[in-house]
Amino acid sequence: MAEVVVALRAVDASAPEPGFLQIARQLRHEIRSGAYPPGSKLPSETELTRAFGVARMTVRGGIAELRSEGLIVSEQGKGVFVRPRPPVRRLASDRFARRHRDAGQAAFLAEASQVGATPAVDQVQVTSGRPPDSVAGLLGGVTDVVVRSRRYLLDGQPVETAVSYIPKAIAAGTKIADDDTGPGGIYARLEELGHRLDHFVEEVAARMPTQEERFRLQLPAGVPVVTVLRTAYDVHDVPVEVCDTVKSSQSYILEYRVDAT
Amino acid sequence: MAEVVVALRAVDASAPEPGFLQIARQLRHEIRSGAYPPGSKLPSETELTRAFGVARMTVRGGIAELRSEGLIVSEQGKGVFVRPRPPVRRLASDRFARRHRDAGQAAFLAEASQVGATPAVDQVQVTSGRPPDSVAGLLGGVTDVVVRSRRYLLDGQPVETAVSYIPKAIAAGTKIADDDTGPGGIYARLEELGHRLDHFVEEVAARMPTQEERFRLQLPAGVPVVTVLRTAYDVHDVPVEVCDTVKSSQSYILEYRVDAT
DNA sequence: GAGTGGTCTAGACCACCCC
DNA sequence: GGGTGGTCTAGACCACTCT
Repeated sequence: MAEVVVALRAVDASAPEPGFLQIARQLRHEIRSGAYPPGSKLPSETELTRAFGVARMTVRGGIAELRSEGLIVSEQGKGVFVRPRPPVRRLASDRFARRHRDAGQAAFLAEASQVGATPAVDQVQVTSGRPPDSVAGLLGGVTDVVVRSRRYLLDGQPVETAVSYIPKAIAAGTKIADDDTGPGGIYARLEELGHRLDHFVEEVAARMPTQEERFRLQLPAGVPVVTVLRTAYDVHDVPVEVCDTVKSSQSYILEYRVDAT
Repeated sequence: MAEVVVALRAVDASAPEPGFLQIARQLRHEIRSGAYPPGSKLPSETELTRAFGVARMTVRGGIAELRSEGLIVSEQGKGVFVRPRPPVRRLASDRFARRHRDAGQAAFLAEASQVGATPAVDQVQVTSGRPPDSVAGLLGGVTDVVVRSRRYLLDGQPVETAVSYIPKAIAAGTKIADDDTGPGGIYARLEELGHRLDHFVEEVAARMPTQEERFRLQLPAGVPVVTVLRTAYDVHDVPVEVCDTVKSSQSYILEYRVDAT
């Protein structure tokens, strides 16, 4: 492997900008300019300490800054690396089209097969109880629901968690309350039960993950999550399901079509 | 002001969990449980040093952790505060409906007036040149564009930046290339020019902001941005504009309607 | 002036990885 | 074993805010 040689200027202690930010700025610039491409290793803290002429804790301050920006990841015993960009899934606005359900594919599986990745679902939990108030509101005040929780993986990497809430009046005693919902997923079952789907409303937002989400999605520091709260309506405009998903922002671009009329 | 009294356990140096994470976990729990409501002040670093029985730098490690999670904000000379939740704008999926343009309101103004906030636009820059490759691709290979850059504010707080790219063949010599596009904004002008709009495609993603974005949107640490790349198509399916927006994730929930058919 | 957070030092010991 | 990052200490000085 060729050595990466980069000119780093010593920190100017008399400058108004703090030293650790000067360090972050210089390293950020080198990363952006391509001197350190994704996946490559930065100089060790010891080397940076020498190059910048500061104490190790100051170097670590600069590194912490870039880590919180999501630019780099640290690996104990190995080094600090420019964060490689994982493959991105593009969620098309037709991903809930009926033709996918009719083909026996739940939305997640349909998308995965399009990009040639191996999809998987684990941590499936089915319970029943009372939904959060916000969900109950979307369901028109229903407080008795079946709760389906699961995690989605692509090529073994967790990318998304999802919790579905379906009114018990609809789901009780059906495959929706089973661990395996069968081909086409929840939405195919709902249609079989006579709840012909008309449209979905998705509420999209972003935030930093909780500790638990960071663990479940195996997120490095500095990576936000995208949350999508989806409500499914049948042709009578009755909400039949709310699905609360948390996605790694590294793995997703959401695509929507909006009419101009 | 009543004193907030909270029981904090000293750090256990023999535990496998590092001290600064024990500190972060305890404080996070107190914040979540409501002991420290949004806007309230945490104990000073000196007090925390005493309560946890560790050096100040260890306390600061715990505080840095919560700051990177977006839970708290530090203010020099004043203290560390639980981050207050700013008002959220809900962007409805009909925000580009023609009736808003016909009423002489650009999308941003229409939304603001709905929530009773005072909208403003500043940092308007109009230039021309070559768009980024990704934008050129969306515009069908057009490389000669008018570039409109601006920043949106609500009640004086910046919430969003936007850069529009319009093919020069369409925009040159029109009000679209003026600083003030007039009532109804770019889209109203495009329709007057005969480019009747049919639909938009939006690509939504999230990431941590760059330094410059943090400054322009006045974002505290630990707050991601939501990016929306919108392409406007006319009734002949010709792309007539691409708009690249960067929004504070604190300020937005995006709402989309997706058909099930 | 007293109290707050912001920055920085010069060490130390540890856990982990690779040779 | 040698190099890496992870954690921690006990001080120091500074900039800022409030009274």
